[in-house]
Amino acid sequence: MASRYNPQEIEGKWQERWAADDLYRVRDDDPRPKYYALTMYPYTSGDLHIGHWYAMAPADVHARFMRMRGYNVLHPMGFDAFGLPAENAAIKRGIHPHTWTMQNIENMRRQLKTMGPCYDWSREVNTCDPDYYRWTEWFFLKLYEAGLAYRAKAPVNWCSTCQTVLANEQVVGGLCERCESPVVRRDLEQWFFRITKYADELMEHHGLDWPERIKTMQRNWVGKSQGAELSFGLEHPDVEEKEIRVFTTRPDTAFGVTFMVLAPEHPLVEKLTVPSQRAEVEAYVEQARHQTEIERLSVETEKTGVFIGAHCLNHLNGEKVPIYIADYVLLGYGTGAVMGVPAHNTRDFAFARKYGIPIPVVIAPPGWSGEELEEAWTEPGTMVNSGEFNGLPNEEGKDAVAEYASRKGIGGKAVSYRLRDWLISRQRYWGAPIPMIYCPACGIVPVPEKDLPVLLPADAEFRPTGESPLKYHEAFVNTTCPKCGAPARRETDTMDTFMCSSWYYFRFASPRHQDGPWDPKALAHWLPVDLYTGGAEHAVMHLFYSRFFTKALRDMGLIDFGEPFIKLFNQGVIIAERQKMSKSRGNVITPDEYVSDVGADVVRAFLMFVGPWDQGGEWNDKGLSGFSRWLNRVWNLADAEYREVEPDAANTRDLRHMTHRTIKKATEDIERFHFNTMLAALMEFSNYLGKAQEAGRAEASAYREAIDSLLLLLAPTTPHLAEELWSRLGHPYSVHNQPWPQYDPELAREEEVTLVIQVNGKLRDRVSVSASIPEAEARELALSRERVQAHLQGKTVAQVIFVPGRLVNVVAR
RNA sequence: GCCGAGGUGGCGGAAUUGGCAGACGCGAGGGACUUAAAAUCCCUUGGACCUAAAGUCCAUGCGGGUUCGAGCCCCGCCCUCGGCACCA
Repeated sequence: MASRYNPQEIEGKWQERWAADDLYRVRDDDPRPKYYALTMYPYTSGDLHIGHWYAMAPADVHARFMRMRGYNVLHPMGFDAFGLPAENAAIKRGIHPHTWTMQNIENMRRQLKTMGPCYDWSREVNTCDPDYYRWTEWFFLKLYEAGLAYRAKAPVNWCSTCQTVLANEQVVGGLCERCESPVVRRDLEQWFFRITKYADELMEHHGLDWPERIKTMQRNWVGKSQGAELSFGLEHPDVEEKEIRVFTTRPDTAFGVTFMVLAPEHPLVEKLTVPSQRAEVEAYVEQARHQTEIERLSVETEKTGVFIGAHCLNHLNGEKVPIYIADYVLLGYGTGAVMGVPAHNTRDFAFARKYGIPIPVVIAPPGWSGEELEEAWTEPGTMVNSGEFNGLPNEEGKDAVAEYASRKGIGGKAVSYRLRDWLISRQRYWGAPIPMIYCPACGIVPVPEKDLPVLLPADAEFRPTGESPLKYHEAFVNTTCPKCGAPARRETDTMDTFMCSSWYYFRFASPRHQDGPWDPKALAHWLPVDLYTGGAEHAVMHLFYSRFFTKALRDMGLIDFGEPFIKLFNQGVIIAERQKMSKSRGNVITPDEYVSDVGADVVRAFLMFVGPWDQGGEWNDKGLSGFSRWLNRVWNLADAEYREVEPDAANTRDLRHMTHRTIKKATEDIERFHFNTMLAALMEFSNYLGKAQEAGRAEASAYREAIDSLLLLLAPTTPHLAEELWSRLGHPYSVHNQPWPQYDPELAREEEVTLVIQVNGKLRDRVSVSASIPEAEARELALSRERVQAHLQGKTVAQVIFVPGRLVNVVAR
């Protein structure tokens, strides 16, 4: 052998050459059809880990494949740079979030480059760059102008010891992760985006090539339910409100309401609670403030509640209904009030039993004769004890009662959504400032566009026990009202980082554009994204927000499309120590060591081989050596001299068949992101080539065709190895500018197949036949086989099933 | 708890979507080469019965069902992973 495969030697060399030649620079005016292949950009956590490579390497392979197929592929990369961990690092280690973030970007960019990706680095974006977040702020103003931003009270996790707002992640078992004191819910005025306005449209995915499971999750996230809103009367002289409104999917059961439940945080609770119940109610409210929503909604835990001593009126039957509070009712969902129908709802049944509330039947089960129920009846039945609706099938009753309520002015048909508006306020420093000013005279005043960006002050102090550092920064907070010029205060909350990631894919079209978030020409050229790949964990957050954002921009006339991502593919999760890899879980494994050990190409190929890309898997470096061995064999194969030894047509044809069959398989697999089986096919091919090379029975031209094809098929997966061998074979630079090989269907076709012969569904024999064997012939062949005959002893053939090119099943009794 | 996905040899996985279960790779065992090791190459490798060959039976988380035929479809369980609105 003339040389050895040495990844350390060739990988750096080619990376430098590609960079020097701008091989992956993408131009807007390129005449080839455009293809925007986007991979979710990473959060700047500090280290790129194997999970990132699992997301990015196969995506890079697909992008390279599309390049070879003749597309002008935009495959950009950037950094999601704002967020909580930077601020935590600042508090913990006294390093400024900006410094921390920029160091991390430096490191991660270096790590990304070792992967050998085809990113166009000239388009890199960074969301904490003022050139970027100035437009994040601008979009806030646009959403505000469009009436999609509003302020409302919303609860936050509050640690009274640290005097700070905690993220859900920072609350561990109801305690602050830092000081372990109990966390309470506290209401703050915060900014929301009216995502619910788009609820119906967000449930639809017309024209999108998305995985069914993600579409399902998004639809369930919106959680649209049809039903009715009903009003229950309040007659309390000191209380302004005259009704409690509830949403129900079961208006047909409204005559069976025997209690009303309010969320503990419901504003009416304070007003309605009678003195004798006050102590108990307050204790319960306090307790509920310490629970998470998941705890409150769990069906496992027993439902508890407290009677507040007040009643409301069921207008349908004129009965007085006691009012309770219970933690399973959430203020943010529906109207924050729920009617209790114990006879026909499992949860209400248990609640009524516990508190001795009557359980009148209003939907009679078939054959019911007036006895008490042992459990809630939630199936269809006939309406009883329901006034004029008696005798009606309950399914019809749903509409009938709703229409009746509408006529009487006590409700009507209604639709409810599980989806809540998007809360974007964060009481933190490291985020894009919300560009709003509070003026004592003019109220809420947006920062004029010409004054953007509202810059984060560099000299903020990160007090370990403070609120948002911006709140204490006098120079930041104090400003003048843009309207009246009087002294005013700035908003000190910053934006949710999902706001930054809702538009970064627009920015990649023209990342250095100064006069707007994008250059309209570039945007029109590149958007929408043709292929978006990333983790399925983003199904209902980032992907959902981005769709909302795009639709909102469309309605403002800023863009002319309503969906950002045409095709979506979600890779699975790489598991380490039984969990998703992430810095906060402390189980990250970085690729650096592996890269310096066995080379990036080996790691890329190995990650693609661990299983179907959408399934993820457990990280285990055991199999890496197999890929070093394989790539070494490929190296030797391409490097070896081929000597013909009495070549003949049959062997030549066989070799060409293998070549074209492999091209076909690899092409189909890579199109479907079935990288693992593509690599299995390439391994089989190279194993075959090893034998063919040794035998020398095929013509040299066929062998050369095979080796060239192998390198071209490998080019996306192992870009450095393919480039090196391509050049060693004397081909022109670069392999990455070559067209993807085409297969000849005639050569790829299988001529012979193994016909499986079964008796009563059990395999009894197999025989090699022409792939196009006709049914009569296959049937005759099967019945004539000795092994088949042996199993037919004493039986008569009832039926013979023939699957063309596959099997014959003899059914005998 | 709710929503979504998954469970196949010692391990990762394959199976053209109802038609040969275990491709390909790892690991393991045996052998060749070598003074030896590494590297490389060759053979074997789901289980049981059988001296072997041949063959038969069992086997895709568990229990049922549909079908000529089920890893794949249906019903009921169990377990694992992701998300659940302030990690991103």
